[in-house]
Amino acid sequence: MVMKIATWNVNSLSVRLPQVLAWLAANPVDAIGLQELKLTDDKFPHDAFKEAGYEAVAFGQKTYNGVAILSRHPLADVVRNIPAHADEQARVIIATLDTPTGPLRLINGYFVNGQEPGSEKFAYKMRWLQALQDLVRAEMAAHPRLALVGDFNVAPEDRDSYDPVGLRETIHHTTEERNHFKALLELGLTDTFRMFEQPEKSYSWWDYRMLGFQKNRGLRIDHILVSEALRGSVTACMVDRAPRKNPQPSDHAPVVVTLG
DNA sequence: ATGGCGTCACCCTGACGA
Repeated sequence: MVMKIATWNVNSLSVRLPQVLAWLAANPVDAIGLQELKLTDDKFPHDAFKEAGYEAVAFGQKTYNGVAILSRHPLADVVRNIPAHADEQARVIIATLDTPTGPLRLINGYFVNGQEPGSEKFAYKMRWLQALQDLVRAEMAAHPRLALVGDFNVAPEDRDSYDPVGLRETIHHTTEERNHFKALLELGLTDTFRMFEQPEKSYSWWDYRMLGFQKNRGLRIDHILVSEALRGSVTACMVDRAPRKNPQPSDHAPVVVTLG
């Protein structure tokens, strides 16, 4: 049984809802993690997604952040944010998908941006990443079939950046951020995108400014990681650049993993 | 060094993103 799981930072669900619905209609997935909803839960469009065949759990807030999981399979055991890490910002939602091949634990995160190394926001990013790592470790112990998806706001390697030299040790590129990404891999997670040969200069985000997308000046910061128990069934992972070409696009493109 | 683009909130300029 083939399953697909996706992640997409939509940069305002209110603005992007028509594009999300159109993309789901053209690209049916079993589940998708959305980030940067920028709306409160009372405004979450449950009905529109239900009509499209998706049950949803959302964790939003006004103006900033906000995450949701949409699924064609029943959702259970929902966790919002990192329980051990008090946070005003809605950045994590976790649920178990009851799939025909068994339960699948899905962690969807909108990782902290961090602004600039040395800033207070960067320090918050480091604390948040450590807390997330601890949470993922515990979740993996309880749920062998687990996927961690989202906007990680980390370009793990030089090849994940359009200008690794010019941007060395700047935000998304610092050794500290990359070490946190590696620590997630060391928990037993695999970056599914790198399981396969990919086009050169594959990115998932492009700046709105300076014709970033047209010039393919981007970063690969949206990721899908899976546990050992799922790794063997992964048959593909790709970035779908098509929605980035839409009028009024999100600055991020969806990433999709296929489990055979 | 800054702004460049887009979104949101609130009152039109500023915060924030990446």
